[in-house]
Amino acid sequence: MTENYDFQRIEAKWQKIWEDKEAFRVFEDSKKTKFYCLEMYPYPSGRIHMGHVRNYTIGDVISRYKVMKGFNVLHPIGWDAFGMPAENAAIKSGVHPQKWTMENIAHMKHQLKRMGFYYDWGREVNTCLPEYYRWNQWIFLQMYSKGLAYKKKSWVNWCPQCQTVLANEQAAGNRCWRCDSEVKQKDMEQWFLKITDYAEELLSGHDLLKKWPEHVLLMQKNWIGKSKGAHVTFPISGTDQFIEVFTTRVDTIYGATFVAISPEHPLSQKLISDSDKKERFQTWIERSIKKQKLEKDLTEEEKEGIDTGKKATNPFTGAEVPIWIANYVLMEYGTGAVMAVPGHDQRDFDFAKKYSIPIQEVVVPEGKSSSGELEEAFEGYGRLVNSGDFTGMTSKEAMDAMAQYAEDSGFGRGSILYRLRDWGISRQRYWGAPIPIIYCEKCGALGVPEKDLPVILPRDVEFLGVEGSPLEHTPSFVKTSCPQCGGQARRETDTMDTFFDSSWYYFRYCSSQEETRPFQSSAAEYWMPVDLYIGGVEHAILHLIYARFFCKIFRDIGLTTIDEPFPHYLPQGMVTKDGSAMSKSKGNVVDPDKMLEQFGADTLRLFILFSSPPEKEIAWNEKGVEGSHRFLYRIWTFIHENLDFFSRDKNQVLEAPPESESHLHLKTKMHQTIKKVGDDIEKRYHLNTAISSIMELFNSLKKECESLKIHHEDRDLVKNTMEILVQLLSPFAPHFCDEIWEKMGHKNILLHASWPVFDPELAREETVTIVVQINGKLRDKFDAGRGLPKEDLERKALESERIRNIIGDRKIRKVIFVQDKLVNIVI
RNA sequence: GCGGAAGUGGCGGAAUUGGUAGACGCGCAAGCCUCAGGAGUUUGUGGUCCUUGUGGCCUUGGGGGUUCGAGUCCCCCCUUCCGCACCA
Repeated sequence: MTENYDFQRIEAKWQKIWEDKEAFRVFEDSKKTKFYCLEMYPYPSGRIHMGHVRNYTIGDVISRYKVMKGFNVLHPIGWDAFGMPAENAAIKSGVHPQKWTMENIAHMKHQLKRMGFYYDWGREVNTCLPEYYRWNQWIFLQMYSKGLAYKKKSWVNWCPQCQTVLANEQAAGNRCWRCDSEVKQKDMEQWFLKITDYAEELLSGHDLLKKWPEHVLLMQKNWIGKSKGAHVTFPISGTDQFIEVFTTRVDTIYGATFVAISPEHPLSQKLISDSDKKERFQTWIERSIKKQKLEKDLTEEEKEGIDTGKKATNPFTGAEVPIWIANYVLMEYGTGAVMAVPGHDQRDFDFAKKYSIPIQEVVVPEGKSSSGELEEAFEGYGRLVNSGDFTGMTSKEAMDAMAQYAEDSGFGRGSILYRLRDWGISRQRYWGAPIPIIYCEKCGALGVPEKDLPVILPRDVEFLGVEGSPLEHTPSFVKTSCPQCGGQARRETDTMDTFFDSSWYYFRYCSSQEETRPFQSSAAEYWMPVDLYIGGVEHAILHLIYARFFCKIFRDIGLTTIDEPFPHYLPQGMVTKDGSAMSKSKGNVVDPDKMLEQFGADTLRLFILFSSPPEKEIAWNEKGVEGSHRFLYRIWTFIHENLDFFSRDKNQVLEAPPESESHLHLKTKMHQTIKKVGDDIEKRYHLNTAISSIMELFNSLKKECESLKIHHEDRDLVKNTMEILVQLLSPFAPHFCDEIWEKMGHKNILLHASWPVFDPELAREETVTIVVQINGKLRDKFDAGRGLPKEDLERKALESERIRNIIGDRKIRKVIFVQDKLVNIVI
C-alpha cells in the first residue's frame, strides 16, 4: 500500500528538523567563500502576498543551491516596519501602530516559515524598534555634521480641513483622501539630504553595475538627468539685478527674443510690484503655481504668461528683450528662468506666436540656407546664421566657443545640470524614526548628542488624524532642554521617510545585534557587497538610488570600503490575475495561505518558479498549480512503489553490467541535466527551465524503468539517477526532497549534501542527429557517431534515397557543413 | 513627446552562439482502471492539403532585406506594457 503524500505533515516535520539543527544559521568564516543573497524586505501589511512568495522563493532556491555548492550563504530577512498604513489603521480603528505592526510581523513571520525559506532568523531586523532606528538617527547626525542634511522651505500638500500634510498618494485628484476637501499647497520647513552632491558618482557608478539590466540603469540615468549646457546672466534693465538662465543650446542665444521666468521665481513678485495690473497678475501667478503643483499632465496645459513690462539685456547681442512670467517654466529645474528662443524651441515658438513676440532664425540645417518664415521651431543642430562673430560655426563648435566667450566676459560659464533633486525626508507623521534635532531659542537647531540616542518615539500619543502629527501634541516629547545651553528647547516633531530605513538595512544584516555602530565594519567587510539583490522593478529608481547613495556616504565616513552595495540586481516581475496586478480593490487576490493548505509549500514554490522566468510577469492559473503538484505526486508514487529497491543498502554492489543503449542514453541525460540545472540557476536565473529539465529527466527515468524488471543491469544507474534527481530538485521543493532522501536511506539533510557534479565526457552525446537540408529546408535526418568528418556525413546524406529523389539531376552548387549538426546541400 | 521592454499553438512558456520552431507544463481528445470520478494511468495533440506518407505546403505581430540557412541580424510599420514627461 502506497503511503499518501501528506505534505502538511512532511513540511511541518522538516521545518522543525531544520530549526532544531539551526541549519540556517550562518557566521563569518574566512575559509569559505561568502555569498550574500538578498531580497527586498517586506512591509508588514498583515499577510504575505504572491509577490512575496515569488520574490522570496527565487532567493531561497538560489541560496540553497549556493549552500550545496559549498558557499557560506547569508540569506536574511527583516521588516520595513514604519510607514503610513499602520498609522492609518490607528486613526481608523484605534489600534496602536506598534501593536498593529508587531502582530502583522508575527503572522507574516509564521507564513514565511511555513514556506520553508532558508532564513537566518537570528539576523532579523525590524526598523520600528529603537535598536534599529537609533542608527537612522546616528547616520542622520553624521550627515548633519557633514552638511549633507539641511533644512529648507518646500511645498507640501496640505489639507485645510484636516489641518495635516498629505503624501502625494493621499492627495490624488487634488482631493484629500479622508475628507475629500480641496488640497492646498503649503510652504514648510523640511529636512533634505544632499543627494545631489553625489549625482555624478551615482551616474558614473553605473559602470560598476555590469550585472544590472540595461533598462534599469537607463531609468536611473534618466532620473539623474545630466545635461551639459551653460549658465548665462541677463541684466535687468534699470536695476542692478540679474536673471540667470540655464540652457543646453547656448548656440541659439542670438535668437533669444524674450526671457521667461517661472511664476514661483523669487523675482516674479518684484517684477510686477509697480505694475498697474499688479492685482490681476498676482491672481494669475497664484493660479499658475497651483496648477503646476497639481496638474498631472502639464504638457496638455496651454502655454500662457504675462508680460512684466520689464526688460533684460541679452549679453551676447546687447539687445533688450521683454521679461515674461510663463506657466511652462518650472522652478524646480535649472534656475527657474529660461532664455526663450522661439526659432529653435517649440514651446517658446508656441508662446511667441500667441503673444506676437518676434521669432528669429539663428541656426539652419547643415547645407541649407535660411528658410524665411519658420512654420515651426527647428530644434536640430546645424550651422549658425545671424549670430555675430559666431555666424558660420556649427552648433557644436558654437556651444563651446560661446560658453568660453561668456566666461571670459564674466556673464556666464559652461555648466552641467542634473535633474536629480535633493531628497526631502521630513514626514509630518507619527509612525517613523524621529529626526534627532533640538531647537533652542538661543542656540538654534542642534543635533541630539550621540550619548542621548536613541530619541525614542513615545508610545502614548493621540491619533486624531487632524492638526498635524500626533508628536506635535505630545508635550512630554516636544519639551526638552538644549544640549548646549541647558535652556528650554523643543524637539523636531517630523519623522523620517521610510526610504531612509531601507537605504541601509542590508548593512545591518551583517551584524544585526551590534550595539555601538550601525554595523560592524569587519562583518560588513566579509559579507558586503550583496552578491545578488532580488526585488520588484518598482524600486528600480528611488530605493536603489537612495541605497547606493547611503553606501557612498558610509564609505566617505569610513564605515565601509564598498562603493556599490548591489553589483548584481535581478528585478522580478509581478504576479497578476485576470490581466491586472493582484489587489484587494480588484478582488483578484489569491491568498498564499489557501494554496499552502490545499497543495503545500513545495508545490507552491515549484509552481511560482515554473510558470515564468523571474523577470517576466506571471499570470496566475490555478490549473498550473495542480500540474506542479502532480509532478511531485508522481515522483512520490514512483519512489514508494519501488521503495525496497530505492532504499536498498548502498554497499550492496551489483556486478558491472554491459552498457545498453537506453542505459547510455539515461546516463547522458543525467549528466546533461546536472549541468543544465546548475547553469540555469546561477548563470541565467531561468528557474523555469531548470524545473522543466528535471521533469524531463524524470520522464526519461520512468521510461527506462519500464524495463526495470527486465534489465537487471540498469538498476544501479536508475537508483543513482533518482538520487541525483532528488538532489537537483531539493532547492525547489526542499521538504519533499528531504523526506524522499530520508526514505532512500540517507541520514543527512540535503542542504548538507553537496551538489552533484557532472562529467563533461558523459554529458556529451555519443550519437548525434544530423539534419540534412536542401537549400536550407529540412529534408531528412539520420543518426551518426559524434565527430565524424564532413566527407563521411556528406556521402551518407547523398546516399539517402529521399535526398537523391529531391535532387534529381540538378547540379549541387555547394555543401554547407556544421559539425555534428547538419549538412545543407545547395542546388 | 522622449526613453525602454516585449509580441511564438487554445494557454504559461522553450529554442543559451544564425543551424531540426513549439521542449516542459496546462488545457483538450481517446483508451485503460473504476459502482462512480473534477482521482490515477497510457496515448495523441501548431495549421492546412491530399495520394494517409519516414508526405507536401504554411506558420514565431505585419512588410521588406542580408544569408546556403532567420523566432534570432538589419530597415520600415503595427500593437501592448513600463519609466520619465512643459527638464529649457
